[in-house]
Amino acid sequence: FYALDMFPYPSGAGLHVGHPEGYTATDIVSRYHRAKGYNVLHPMGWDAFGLPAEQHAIKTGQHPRENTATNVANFKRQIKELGFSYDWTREVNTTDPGYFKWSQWIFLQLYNSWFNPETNKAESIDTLTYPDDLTTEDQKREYRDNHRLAFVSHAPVNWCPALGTVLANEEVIDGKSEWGHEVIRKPMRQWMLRITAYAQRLLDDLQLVDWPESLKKMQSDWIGRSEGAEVDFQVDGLDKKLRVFTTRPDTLFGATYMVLAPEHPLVDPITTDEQRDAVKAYQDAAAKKSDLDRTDLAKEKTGVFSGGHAINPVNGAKIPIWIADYVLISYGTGAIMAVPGHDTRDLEFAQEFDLPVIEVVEAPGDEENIGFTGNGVSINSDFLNGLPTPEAKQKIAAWLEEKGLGEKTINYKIRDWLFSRQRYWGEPFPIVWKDGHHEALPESELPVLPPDLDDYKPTETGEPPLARAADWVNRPDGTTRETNTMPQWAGSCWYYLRYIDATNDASFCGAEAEKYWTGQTDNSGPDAKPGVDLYVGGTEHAVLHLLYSRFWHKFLFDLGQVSTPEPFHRLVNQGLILGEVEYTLFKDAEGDPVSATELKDIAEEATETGLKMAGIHKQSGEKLFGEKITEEDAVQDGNHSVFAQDKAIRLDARSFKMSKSRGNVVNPDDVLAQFGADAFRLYEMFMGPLEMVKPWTTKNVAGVYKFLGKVWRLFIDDASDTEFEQNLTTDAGNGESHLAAVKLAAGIQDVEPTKEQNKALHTCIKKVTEDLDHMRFNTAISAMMIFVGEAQSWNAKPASVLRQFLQLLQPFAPHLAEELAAKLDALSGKAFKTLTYDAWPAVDESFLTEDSITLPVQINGKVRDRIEVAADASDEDIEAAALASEKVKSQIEGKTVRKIIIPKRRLVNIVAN
RNA sequence: GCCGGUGUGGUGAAAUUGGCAGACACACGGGACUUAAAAUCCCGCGACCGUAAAAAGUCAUGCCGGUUCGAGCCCGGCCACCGGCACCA
Repeated sequence: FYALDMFPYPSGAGLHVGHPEGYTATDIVSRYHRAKGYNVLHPMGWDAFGLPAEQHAIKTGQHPRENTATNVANFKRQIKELGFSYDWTREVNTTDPGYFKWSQWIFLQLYNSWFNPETNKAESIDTLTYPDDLTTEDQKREYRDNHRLAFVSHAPVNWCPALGTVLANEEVIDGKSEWGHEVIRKPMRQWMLRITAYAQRLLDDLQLVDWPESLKKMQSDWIGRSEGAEVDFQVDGLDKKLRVFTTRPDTLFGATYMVLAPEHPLVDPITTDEQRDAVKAYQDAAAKKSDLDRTDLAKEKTGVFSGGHAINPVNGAKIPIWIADYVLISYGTGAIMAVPGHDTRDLEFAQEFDLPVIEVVEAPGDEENIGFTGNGVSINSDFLNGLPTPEAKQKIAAWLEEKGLGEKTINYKIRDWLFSRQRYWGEPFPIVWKDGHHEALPESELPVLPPDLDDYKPTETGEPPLARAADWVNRPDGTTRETNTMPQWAGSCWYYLRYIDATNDASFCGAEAEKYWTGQTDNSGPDAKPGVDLYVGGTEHAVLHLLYSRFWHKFLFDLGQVSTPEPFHRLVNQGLILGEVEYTLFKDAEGDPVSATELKDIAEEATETGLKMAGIHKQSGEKLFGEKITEEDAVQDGNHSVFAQDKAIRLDARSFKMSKSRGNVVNPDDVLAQFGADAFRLYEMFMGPLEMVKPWTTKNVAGVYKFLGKVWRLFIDDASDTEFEQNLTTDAGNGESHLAAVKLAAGIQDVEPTKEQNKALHTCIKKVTEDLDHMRFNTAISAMMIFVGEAQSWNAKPASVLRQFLQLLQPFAPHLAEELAAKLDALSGKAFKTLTYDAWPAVDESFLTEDSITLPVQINGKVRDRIEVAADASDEDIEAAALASEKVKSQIEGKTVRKIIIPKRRLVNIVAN
């Protein structure tokens, strides 16, 4: 059983409370599976290349390796303190040469492969066949280089001047970098990975995995498959064809103009002399716009007429060709046929520039035809008239193909992956340049180590920092090294495979080990699945790491290097932990706190009375006068009792994402110091379902801490406990030996459990086991709380029952559970057997059956009474018992009983009127 | 704008297949123990109505409607919040 966590970037700030949430979940699942007899792979490592370490290096001049090592040590300390059962012999660090040697090796495989569309698989570049008209070696080389899965591109890329590096599309958010710096488009020589070749497989294979639907959706949206047709329009007066992509070929009769992206190669030839200056100016302006500007101006359509015209192939109509930046060069063919009648953007543009609009689809119902973009029936479209949209699409596509005017095509939004960065702290490429051509270094030269530098700053020219190391760049054989480095994702793309065989220096991951842990083998457990069995992490990687990893994995699968098509079988997203709930105290204009009822009145009258207010009342939408207060203040404000008891104020109790600027970050070290690791683990699991977003409440940590105290007192003799605490206070350093002196409670004996005791235990075993199978940790904990509450009242406590309970507790609170188990075993005179490798208790259903059961009796769906019947009572017996109830009798008096329903003997419902 | 998720007491939340709404906790109130406090243990705790106290009753899972003997859960229509995508033709 392979239980995997998303490995952290070891930042200088240390662990935040979000990290241990997922880690605790996988640790519990790992411990549970060990107890069930599985061999469990549960590793941890460090995604340690990255920008913060590099910026620290720029500031201090210290090598990023040093700062990274410090941060890793701190993370490791914090993680170890939490008692996670990681196999540290498999620890990986993406910045170790022994690790990134294999990142570079995988890159070499990509470089030396191409994607064969016939087989739909990656193959060695040696199997590539060349078109007959390529005769010279140079031509063949160019053809070959253009087919590699790792290739060089000169296309415009996302350049971030502030960071001094380029970024992948997935890393640009709203036209800005993750850190909020502006990103502009700029043509540069870059390494790309051909992820687009895998678009369809990445989409299809989402069916193979057990992932949250929302996350699959995000990936499929990102891949962005759309079916449509490409259509050729003849350019009027020129021997050129203008090819467009459309998902609505059925609206071809409604195309009243065309639009080219400003970067489109046909812009120049079709522009007339009168329009040339205007077009040139528009192109220049568009080139200067950053992506942010382009999205900011999304509401206002801009464009310029080229002067040229095209011929609509279906009706010979001469339509004008415009240039506008709402058409993107990077999607489809970089040109569109505009159908303003049935496309929102085209309509806006047509209205802005007074272009004709034709209706060609009849909208269903009483909807307006113009502006209707859904499926309807074709009109004003000659041979398509009367056809519903899907059929019209089929017919026009067949017509276009027959006439050689176009064909059905599929387009994807996903772009090739920009894989180079102008940074120091990343894997150097195993590539050298010679006479303007790139060449792969042989495997024997791996790992390629980065040179030491005095200055890690990015250069203004966009040259990577590695270019400063002239000795390193210029090799004795006359070749020069590639000076870009790989992005942080390179290391995280395949780390889960390295854990499997972490110390192998002959292979990135041995085939045997890979099959054992992720493939199906004879000794796979009953619920083993191909790939990592369980992967837990946040949603922030939905389209970055998780897409890149799947791509690399599929590539390695094609090469026969891994045995499964998908890397992660089951994926669970932990929900974000927010900061403590914040309350707002509302005051009136005089500064007096207002009560909830007053609050409502004030909200209603706000505009008329002209009160000065701040904040928004959620329901009324009215503005309110407010100031931030703590929950304690709220409760103490008894006179106005606004906060503790009233709904209205709850609307204004909110929690926010933890952030330094808001000052609501919870440091795990502080929580551990106060409550210990077990309480911390337990709290993170008790706060709610793993997948849900939930606020942190330190008071509730005290709650589970109290529960652990109850468990302790259940086992431990009072007098020795008091002594233990006193000794700890006066002589804390000897905790271990004081602990050894603590005695078990006298009530704990090697005796046979009573029926009630067995029932309590097995109810708990059943609930905890079922909940763990479904990762419902919060309710498993409440089941254990119920057991402990009951066990507290027992005079004689059977050691066997308590030991089984400890086995249930162990995955959640291993420190306490193991300590108490050791004491129990000593009582029984047995050698201590660690809970970690002891068997999970089995449920004995016979203890759960009852002699009699209590059923609620409803009259017309409302519970009126409860009856007790024998466990094996028939429906007739139950019915009779229900009708015999005094309360039932008085309720149905004067009414006719229409029907009595006894579903699965869980309740009785009497229908009477 | 489109897509997804969520909405239940003062708070975090339970309710596993349509079958007793609020498990388990936090907070709060009361009590026991204590010189006192902390800790611990016990009791109460959705709202309304009612009562000396109870009992009984009514309402209640964002809002409006539907299906059903029965709806937090299913269906239709809305609202709010959170997240994702967003000129992708």
